[in-house]
Amino acid sequence: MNNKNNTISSITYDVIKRDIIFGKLKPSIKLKLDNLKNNYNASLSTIRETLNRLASEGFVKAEEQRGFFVNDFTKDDLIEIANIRVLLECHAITLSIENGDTDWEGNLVASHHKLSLLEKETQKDYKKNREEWKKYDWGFHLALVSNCGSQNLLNLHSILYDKYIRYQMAVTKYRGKEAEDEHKILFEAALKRDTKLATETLEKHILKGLEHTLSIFK
Amino acid sequence: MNNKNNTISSITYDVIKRDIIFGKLKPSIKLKLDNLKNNYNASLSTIRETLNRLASEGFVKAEEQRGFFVNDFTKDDLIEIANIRVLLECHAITLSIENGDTDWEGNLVASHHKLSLLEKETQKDYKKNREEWKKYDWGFHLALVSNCGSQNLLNLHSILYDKYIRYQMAVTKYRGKEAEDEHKILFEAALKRDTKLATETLEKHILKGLEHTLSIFK
DNA sequence: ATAAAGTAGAAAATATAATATTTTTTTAAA
DNA sequence: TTTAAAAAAATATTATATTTTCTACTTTAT
Repeated sequence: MNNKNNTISSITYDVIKRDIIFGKLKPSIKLKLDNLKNNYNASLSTIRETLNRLASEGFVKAEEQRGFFVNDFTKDDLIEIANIRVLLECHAITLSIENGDTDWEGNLVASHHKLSLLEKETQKDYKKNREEWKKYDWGFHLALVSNCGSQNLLNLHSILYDKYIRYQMAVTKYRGKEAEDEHKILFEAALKRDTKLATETLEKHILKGLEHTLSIFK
Repeated sequence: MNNKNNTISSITYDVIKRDIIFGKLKPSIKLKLDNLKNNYNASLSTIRETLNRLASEGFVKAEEQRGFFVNDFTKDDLIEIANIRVLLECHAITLSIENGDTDWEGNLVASHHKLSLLEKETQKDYKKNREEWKKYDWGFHLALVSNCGSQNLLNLHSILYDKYIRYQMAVTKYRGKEAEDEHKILFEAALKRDTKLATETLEKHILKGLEHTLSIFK
């Protein structure tokens, strides 16, 4: 998730962020400092540091003198996030394909292979394999954009991906075959350096996922 | 800059961020906790909270167990930032024009008027009026995108604008007439709901500014 | 009787200071 | 140049004070 896990602060950050993304800390709930302090075995200052970071990334909402809350789920927020993800990821994949070298290709092949293997497992028991699936899905999408040459873009993209996926993790049903096919087309388009097909498929992939996830609000 | 200035924490955040943007805290320098504590009259914990926020926005670089540093100036970083700003702001202005109502128009007229008045002053003494100029330039660019309907997009855009402008604030020469003309064309295009002209002008505006700012690296 | 306004006490956030530990950096010696 | 000791600085916690917000209760007015 982050760089290295040397300090208590960075461990706490990783764990709380993960718990928000996977819904262990539910949307809208209040993050009482005293509770977190006990549950995550860190001091008040450390907890506050962590929450401030998460707040500026938009996973947590900080209300001055009222405390911290896990960011709400709202339909509009999800739609906004999906659209920004499309914008950033399509831009990044375009640059990535332009710059693509053999290392990039190799990494892409590997990450798609691992993802497609796991997708078979995931079909069987989504709830159990959600966390693993997210790791490999991210691995693939990161491989796609990793050659874009812009660290700033990669940083933004990674936050938007996590925000998007937090919503998806709240849906109990796996999207399945359809998403797997999109991954395959996307993969092959990127290898063939077909930017147009890649971006079109990627946009479709994200927006289909959005549609699927919108079921939370029905 | 931020919401309200109620807590020491948020005041400290605003002041340190401003000092980074306007170069009072210079690129690459180490932000020693003890110094900051004394210079900004806040406790260690408060300073650390602030720096963690600024680090996750990318104004400060946090190196685990080595401390915090003002983010470097590099040519590549500036180019990346400018390009992401183009991507986000052009997207946002397109949405904004689509949704544009009379309130938006009114606000746009007002902010462009105020900016163009100040631009005359700025010509005379850029160094003196830099801070004011930045305020009104931001006011105008914000007015342009404010109707895009996406809070997530506005949040991202505001950070990218500040990162872009930090570099520009380091250039002693004012870009002048050329930038003013671009503002005027942009303003009129937005009023006429001419999305194509608006986005083209905006892109040109940002990239010309980039070129001007790149002089730092020569 | 009911709704609004006020109030006291509890709970929680904010903020600092003192201090201990660990890591990094600097300085000096081999 | 390497190594060892000392200093500096970051990390982390705890205790504590202050302020603000929240909650439950009481008073007041319609």
